[in-house]
Amino acid sequence: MGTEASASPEQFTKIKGTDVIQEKAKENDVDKVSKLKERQSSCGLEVDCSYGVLQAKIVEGELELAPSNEENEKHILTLQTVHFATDETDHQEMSQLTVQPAEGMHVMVQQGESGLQSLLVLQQDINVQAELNEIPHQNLHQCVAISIQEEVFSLHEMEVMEINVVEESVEVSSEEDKLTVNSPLDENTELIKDKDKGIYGAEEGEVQQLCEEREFTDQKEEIFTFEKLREGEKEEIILLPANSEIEEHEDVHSSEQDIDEVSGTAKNQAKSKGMKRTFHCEICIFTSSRISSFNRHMKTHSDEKPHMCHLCLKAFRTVTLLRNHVNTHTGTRPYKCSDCDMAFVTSGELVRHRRYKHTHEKPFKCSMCKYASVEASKLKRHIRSHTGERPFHCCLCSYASKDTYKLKRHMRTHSGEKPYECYVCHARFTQSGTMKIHILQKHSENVPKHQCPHCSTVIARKSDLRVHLRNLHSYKATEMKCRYCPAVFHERYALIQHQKTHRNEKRFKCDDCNYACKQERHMTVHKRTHTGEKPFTCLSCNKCFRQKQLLNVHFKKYHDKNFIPTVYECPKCGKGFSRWNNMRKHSEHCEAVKGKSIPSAKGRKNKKKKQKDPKQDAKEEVVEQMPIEDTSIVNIEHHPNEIVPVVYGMAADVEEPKTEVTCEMILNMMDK
DNA sequence: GGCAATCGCGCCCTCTGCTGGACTGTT
DNA sequence: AAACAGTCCAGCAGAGGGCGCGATTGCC
Repeated sequence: MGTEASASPEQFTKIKGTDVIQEKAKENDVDKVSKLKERQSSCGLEVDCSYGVLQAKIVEGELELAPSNEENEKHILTLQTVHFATDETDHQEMSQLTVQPAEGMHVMVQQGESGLQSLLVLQQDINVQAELNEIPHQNLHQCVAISIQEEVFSLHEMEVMEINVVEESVEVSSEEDKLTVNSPLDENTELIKDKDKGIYGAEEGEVQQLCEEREFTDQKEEIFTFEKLREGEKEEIILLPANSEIEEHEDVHSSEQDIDEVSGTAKNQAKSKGMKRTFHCEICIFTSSRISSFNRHMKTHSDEKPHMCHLCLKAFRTVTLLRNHVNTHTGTRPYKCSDCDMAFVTSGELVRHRRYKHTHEKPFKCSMCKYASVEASKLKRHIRSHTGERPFHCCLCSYASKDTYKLKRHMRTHSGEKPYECYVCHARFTQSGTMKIHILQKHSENVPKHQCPHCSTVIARKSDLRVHLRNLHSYKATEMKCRYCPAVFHERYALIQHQKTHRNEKRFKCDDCNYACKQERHMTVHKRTHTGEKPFTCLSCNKCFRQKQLLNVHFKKYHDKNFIPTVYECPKCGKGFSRWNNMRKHSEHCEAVKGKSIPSAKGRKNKKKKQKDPKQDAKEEVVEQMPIEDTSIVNIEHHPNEIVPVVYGMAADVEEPKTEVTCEMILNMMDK
């Protein structure tokens, strides 16, 4: 069944052509253009869509819109209505609204008979003329159909649709199959070719009449009328142009007059037909059923701001806006919260405050998770955490942020700005949170600590406790072997605790006698007593020794002329001893001089020790209290500075253990 | 035209978590 | 003394809460 071609291409209602916009962009002030850009960018198609040709890419059912590389072109979505009718259902009427972002792409909205189910088709590389006359089959497959529940969608609403594309890809595909792909192409073509019958039922004569009233001569500046059929109700949408007269401030009123005239014309006709009118702004997506609202709206496209603040000279469009503004100067807050002491300038602020603090009503819910927010902007910001969108780019590095504040905060890393200063030590920080932690940890008394649930470790910061848990208490798949025994562990903390049990045990046992020691090197020296090995030879007299230290003692005593032995005098009788132990032993029985105390070994040691922090002292205190188990090396290990370093000046070799024989030899030599 | 509701953007804040260098104790 | 490991600490970014304020719009 064929469809009559009823409308000429000129009759396709062109709300705003690219060329017109570009001209307007030149004529309008920068703010207007930028505002349009913002509106478009906020629709979510692409942030920079107004700067380049939007291109639709069909990637496995997903819709991707990307700006082309063409620069310095301002492409703004244009709307075109296409009048056609299907022939399959005879008088079934369908509407097709084509949104043409650029030459390369079409966005069409098809509306079904019921008016409830619409179809948004994004089509690539079809120019207007081609679409109107003949659409190639292959291009149809490049279309993406988006199921729409409500009429013509605003660009803002398209943002939501874009998000839903991924989720509903299957459904969309089916819709596409049903409504687009499966439809005979020729039928579609015929539909579009149906030029004589506008699908909205607008008589061509009406449009022509309106055009004549406005002295519009061609499609560049038209008044476009189309109607929608919805459940028997006939609604007329009047698309009003925003010509240059409206945009010029002094012509606003005349423009409004024109609008009134136009609407009046339409109204009369509407009345005669029992239709409901809708006024549609050509500059933006605004529609209204009230002419007063429409007229007021048109003022938003002007710069008229007659109400000026006498305090800061800022101008406002309405008295209400001015009053609210002045209240910010005076501190007047008429809207007081009944549940707390907060007060606000506007009712909206109060409502929002109550939602945040008292009612906890969160109307904006994320469809992907359980997040809900009080404000739409917060939901929009949240959704970026799902999409990964980062619209705010750093101009100095590759960083991009999801909101403006994070970018601003990030910029401090480039500027070196540290706006937060510790009031105690005046240290500066880039973030307030960092400073807060600093003050808490460094300058507060009751510092909160984080106790490890698995061990006695207490860590100042929670994040560090997390590292502690990860390093020490997490299960490791690979076995960790004890370095002293065959035991294996999967938790590092358990391994360390186990290895500590090996710390004081005499793990090295002599095969030839009962000697045992904690260190292998001690065993090496000990075994020389069985083998008779004496690897250290005096270069002056060729005498051999089992230990290097013995050789050094020998050399200093018999071959070093500058050697001055240290003598420990008895405080009672003045008798000299080479060893403090011997002197003390003597002194306990010496009654020559009374009343003098003998300094403790610890006291003498501390005199030699460098000034250290209390923590260090406490640790050494613990060392001092450790039981001495290996008596053969007690003097060397626990009092190394008492004898060897001072007397012989060879501290590095002191740790070699002494056998019973050699120790006695040294002691005898020294005490002689 | 006034008012209330709503929207949108900006700003600032807090909490959270990760990272890497510095410091310190142990081996 | 050096290597290693654990802890401390500042830097930095992610996510979200809350408010300020101008602008717009529906309704009366």
